[in-house]
Amino acid sequence: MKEKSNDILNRIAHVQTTLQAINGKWKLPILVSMYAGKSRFRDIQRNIPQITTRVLSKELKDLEASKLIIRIVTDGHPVSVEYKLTTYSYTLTPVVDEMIKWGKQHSKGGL
Amino acid sequence: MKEKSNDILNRIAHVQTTLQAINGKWKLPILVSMYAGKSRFRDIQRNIPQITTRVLSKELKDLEASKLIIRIVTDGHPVSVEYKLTTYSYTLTPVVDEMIKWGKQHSKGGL
DNA sequence: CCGAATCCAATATGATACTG
DNA sequence: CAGTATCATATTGGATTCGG
Repeated sequence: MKEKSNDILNRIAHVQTTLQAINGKWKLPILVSMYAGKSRFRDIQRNIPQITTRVLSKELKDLEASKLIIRIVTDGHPVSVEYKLTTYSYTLTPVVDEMIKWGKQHSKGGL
Repeated sequence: MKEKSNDILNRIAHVQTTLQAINGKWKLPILVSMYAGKSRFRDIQRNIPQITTRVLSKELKDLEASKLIIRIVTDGHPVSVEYKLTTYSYTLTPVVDEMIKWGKQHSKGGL
């Protein structure tokens, strides 16, 4: 019946909402790095060596704009910058966990 | 300890594996449409009006290459083409379901 | 160390038209 | 209906350099 068809459209709209929040190749890897406690620019880059400073910089700004992280600057001599996860960002962990699980089972090595 | 650090790197690698399989804005919406039984080119396009034929065509080829769908041509007068989900594609449903759930809760309307 | 700035290449996406 | 062809734009990625 008609409900069915609307259901499909809603489900599609919902994935698209999620996709917009985590779009691109880097946001989730960055979040995973941060979930694990690594929240300095340099730390993240060490965890994701393929990313360049230019892209990392941009992605961090995007994540800040999406309210998923907050940028905290602490004055001092080399001026320390730290990125903190928001509570909002933790609502994504079920999604991220499922993706890690899937990736683990379907990478070349299996598990 | 050292295990911790390796754990992070593994988790990052696993999300990246998953991201590669579903990269772009369209693969998941297409799969969602197909999970619901809509498997003709035209049906998918009706469910996702924003996608153009050019992009849909390319994405379907990608999905075929990733073994997530199969293209089936049945001869006849207007020659019917149908895309079928592979059993492999169903391993993604936990990921997709979490994404639908998240999108539902965080779209403008809430739920 | 933490980025910003610049320049340029590669991909992704989009609009439109057209064919078997 | 199921695409392909062409062209244009947008987004992303990479390399390198520079400054606080």
